[in-house]
Amino acid sequence: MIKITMPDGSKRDYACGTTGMEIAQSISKSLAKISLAIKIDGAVSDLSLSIDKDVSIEIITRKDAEALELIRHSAAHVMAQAVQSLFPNTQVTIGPSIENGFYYDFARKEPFSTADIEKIEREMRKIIERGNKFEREIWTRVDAITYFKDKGEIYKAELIEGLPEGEDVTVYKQGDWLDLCKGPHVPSTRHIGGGFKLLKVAGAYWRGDAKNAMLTRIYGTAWRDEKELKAYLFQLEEAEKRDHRKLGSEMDLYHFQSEAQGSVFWHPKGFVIYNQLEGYIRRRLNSSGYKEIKTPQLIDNKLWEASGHWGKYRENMFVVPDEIPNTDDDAPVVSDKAFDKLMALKPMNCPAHVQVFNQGIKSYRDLPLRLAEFGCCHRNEPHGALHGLMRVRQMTQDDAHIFCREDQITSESVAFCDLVKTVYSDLGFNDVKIVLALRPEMRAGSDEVWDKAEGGLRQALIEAGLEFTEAENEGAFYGPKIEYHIRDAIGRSWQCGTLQLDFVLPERLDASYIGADGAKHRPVMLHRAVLGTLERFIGVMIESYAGKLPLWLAPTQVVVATITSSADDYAREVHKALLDAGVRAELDIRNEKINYKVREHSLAKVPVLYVVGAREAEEQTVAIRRLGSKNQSVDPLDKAIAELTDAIKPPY
RNA sequence: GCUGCUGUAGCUCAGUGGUAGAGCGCGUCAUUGGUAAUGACGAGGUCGGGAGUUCAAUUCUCCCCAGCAGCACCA
Repeated sequence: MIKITMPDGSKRDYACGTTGMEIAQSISKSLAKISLAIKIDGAVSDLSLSIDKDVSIEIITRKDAEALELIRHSAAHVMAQAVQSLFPNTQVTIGPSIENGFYYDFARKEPFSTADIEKIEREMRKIIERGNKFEREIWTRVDAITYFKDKGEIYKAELIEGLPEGEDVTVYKQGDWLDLCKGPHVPSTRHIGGGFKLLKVAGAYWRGDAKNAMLTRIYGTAWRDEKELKAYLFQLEEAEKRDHRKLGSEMDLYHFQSEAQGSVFWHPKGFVIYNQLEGYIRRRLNSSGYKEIKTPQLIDNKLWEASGHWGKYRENMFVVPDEIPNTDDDAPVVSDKAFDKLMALKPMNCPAHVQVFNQGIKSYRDLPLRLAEFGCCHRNEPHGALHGLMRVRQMTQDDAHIFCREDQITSESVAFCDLVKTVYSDLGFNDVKIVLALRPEMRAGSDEVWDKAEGGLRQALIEAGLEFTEAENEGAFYGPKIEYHIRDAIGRSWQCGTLQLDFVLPERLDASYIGADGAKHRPVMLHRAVLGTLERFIGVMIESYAGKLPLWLAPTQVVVATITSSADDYAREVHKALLDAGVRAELDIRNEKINYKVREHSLAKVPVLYVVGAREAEEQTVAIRRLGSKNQSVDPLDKAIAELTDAIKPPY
């Protein structure tokens, strides 16, 4: 007999070898019906697994959080089965569950079409209807390799060959189809239910390596039932409406065009946001002990060679021959020698900031020296990576480099974490993911230095009272980093703020200061950006606010709209008074009905509307309508403007 | 960069082997109205670029460019 501890702490005796399903049945038949899996000592397992020792268990049903992953992973297996029964010349590879769904990667010469996707989904429903059990089997590694090789499944065989020798593998069988898999799964295909949908086909590299073959990946989403699926699909649609690329053109903020691929043409309205944000950050930095500088865009290669960028980062750099182009139509634009003397557009500001630091002799008393720049950088990003404002080729970082002593790293890092916290909260971002990226395989510096650097950043995060996760191998080659990630409307995560410790660049560019001991020392460099880039951050903000930006950032803060032309003169007075008060106001005295004007400015997301007609002109008032509200209030003009000028103040 | 899809008016899209259409927007005129679309008329397109097949290509084929989704990349 074995003792099974239930979630409520009670213990029951069962025969050795009892399965989870039997336990569920012993509790109640109705529980057994809705059970999907069992948690044994905290680990999710199949209901069919026999238990042969004392454990504590928890039955997992559709309602539980763990259910979704089981359903999704099982749906991936069913999709693979469906694909292989419809397209027998297809090899399977891997198919995990992911956030909101699942995918499976297939190796096939022909890509899948949209029509194929529909066919596959119909086939999946048939398999689910059949309700075959998911049966777990344990095979020897060698048997598994032989089996998959015989079937022509070279990818699966390769996967198993990568497993430790002598270790058995598990396979899951549903009907006559099987797949190598750790499990667990729901009891039968029927338990997947109908709350799933295949979404899209895409390419993905085998084992996530661009050097490998490109496989065909099919993505699906799966939920507990049709209702949850519907809700998710609706949410996707809603999210698309707040895509910054859509809102950017609807709101006339900026545009892109192919002649300047990946670089923003800011329109007047968009540039208001840009300038407001920059001004806000500048004020924050000024009061946090930073000194603002401006450094060159185009810099001789020699500096990039010295900094190491030419070696490690060249493929992302734009180079320019420093030669006068030939004006003769028949001759080449530049000579062969042009490539002997190249300049490059800066992809980052750090080497330039070290040049400023290196001017004159620095004393330990000068440290920490915090040099800030709204630095315009160019990076030749892979074209497939470009994405609206989020990933551009010309960007402006709210960059700064802090030159300090080793013993100042922690206090400077804490100060930075506090600054980020303040700024993000001012800007309305509370859901920020913080990652501490640790040493990568390829790195400069000794382990001792890395221990110190990682420890310093970790301590800073703890002292600043921040929650964070750690990511192995994700650091820069010159030092560990703290990354601040914010999600966009469709759930993609973008790195915005960052703090990076660098022991390497001061060495390479020979930065030094004179210590209290009168000897030369190397400063440590902290690379840091609060917003990351203005472009990306504005993109994230547009999506986060769905275009309805806070008053201080709104391109147009108020529109004065007339009801009849008899109020035109008064409207002009109101408009002028607003401009004089420093409000970004526009005047709408067009010959249109007030309904039309209200609708248009509401759709344009103008936060405040002042409506004036004969009555308001007579009484020197304005009828105020705030965006999103159906009501309006009538206030004396002076009072309205006083309240508005107060409301449009930036957070700092 | 890789795989796939897409590219028609300022925007959203329909359509066809015989050189094009809608709605919105824009312009003109009429209308002076009280909080999410007043009406009429009009202008506007080398159908992403190049080549090929054809009597004839926006439509079919190929190449290029750009955009989108995903992957890879992201100092």
